[in-house]
Amino acid sequence: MFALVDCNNFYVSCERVFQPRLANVPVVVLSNNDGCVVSRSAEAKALGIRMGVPLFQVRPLIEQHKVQVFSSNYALYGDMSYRVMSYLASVVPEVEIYSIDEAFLGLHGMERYLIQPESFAQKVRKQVMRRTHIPTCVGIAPTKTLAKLANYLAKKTVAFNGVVVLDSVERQWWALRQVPVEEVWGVGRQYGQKLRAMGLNTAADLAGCSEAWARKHMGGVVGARLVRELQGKPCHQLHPSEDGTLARKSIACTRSFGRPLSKFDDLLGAVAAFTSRAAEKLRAQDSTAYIITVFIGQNRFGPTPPPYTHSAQITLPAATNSTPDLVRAARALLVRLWQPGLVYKKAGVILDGLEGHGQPQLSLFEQLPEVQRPQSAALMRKLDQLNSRFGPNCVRVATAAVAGPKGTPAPWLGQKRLCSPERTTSWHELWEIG
DNA sequence: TCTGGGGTCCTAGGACCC
DNA sequence: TCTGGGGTCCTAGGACCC
Repeated sequence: MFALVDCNNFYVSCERVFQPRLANVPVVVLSNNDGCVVSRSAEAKALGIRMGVPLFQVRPLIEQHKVQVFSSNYALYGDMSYRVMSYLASVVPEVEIYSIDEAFLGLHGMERYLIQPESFAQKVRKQVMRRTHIPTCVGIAPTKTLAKLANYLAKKTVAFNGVVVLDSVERQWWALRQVPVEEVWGVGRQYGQKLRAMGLNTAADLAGCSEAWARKHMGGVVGARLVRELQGKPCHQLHPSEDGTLARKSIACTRSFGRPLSKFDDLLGAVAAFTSRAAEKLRAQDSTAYIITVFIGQNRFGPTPPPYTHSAQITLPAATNSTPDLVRAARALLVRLWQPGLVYKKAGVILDGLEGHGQPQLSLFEQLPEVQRPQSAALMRKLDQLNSRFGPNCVRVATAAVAGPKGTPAPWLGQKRLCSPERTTSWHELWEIG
């Protein structure tokens, strides 16, 4: 059995923890650059504000109903997530952190302690609320896909009080009949439309299909597994998260710019800054990478015909996590991509081919000229320590522009006008009482 | 005027090898 | 006219997720 614990409207809930005035009023949190709505309180959903809608499209609605609007505050959300996950890890032996606001708990072998799965789930909800003030819902079922489905029903129907347990075949089929087919985990827009067109309207309709049918119409083994999981036959194992973090297989840093950019040096400033950030994330999970991709993109909503983005990739002679190495490679890629006269709106850096540290590898530095040889690991460790202690970008490579001349913001930096304080991660912004 | 960011897994097709 | 079969690796692209 799996339990899926999902935090309700997580970003909005995080904002509410430190601002009680936000309770029971419509609240939304925006994506980077204050572009789209990515988290909504129940009250905001009731106003018809859709997930992912561009802010400018709902501006009138927001003003009319005095919706409280926040830029995203990832320092706060990341820290609150860590607190929730740490508690969950203390309750069961195995937790898989699935995303910033969701975790699967492995209940295998715990059945003898779980005479009442409902009361176990209610205890978890109550404790998460007491310790973090974050509301959650819990779905319990024999497969991950059914646990997601149970969680969906727990969120949707107030009468269930935040918990749905599907521990019998009868309950599973009852639940499958309640859920529209596009709400099934793994059914997105494309398949949703296709299934509806074929007359399959509920999760139960899909669960009634054969594996062979799913293999043919829903992307091969992915579809076959999906149907099996709906039928209560587990195909997805629990992947327990070691040390309470997620080890990524690729690491990216991509951003839309605050304004369109054309000059090579402006693009380079952005790409170097993104590369530095990606390298920090890489070192934070103690990995190295040997494949780096850079892309730059024009305004995809503008008159430019597709493709809007161009990318280039290189395989490094050896895996590295050194910022100067990676920035040097990124710069070479940008030289290949940048075209004079074009107006760019976005850029990104993606690191692939991640390896854990301690695996044998050749040293890249042996192949570089003497002048380029950094003091490698020790230097990077020091850099990360300084930035952690004195604030992001306190120390950085010279090309990574985070500020323009005379303290103006770097030209690529976007909007973030409505950000709440870093209540839990910055000494300067701690909660003040009295 | 304004339109996010960061991930995963799978498939198909080409190059290449024995 | 005949002109194998199977395996691996790589890349591009699709679909999905939060």
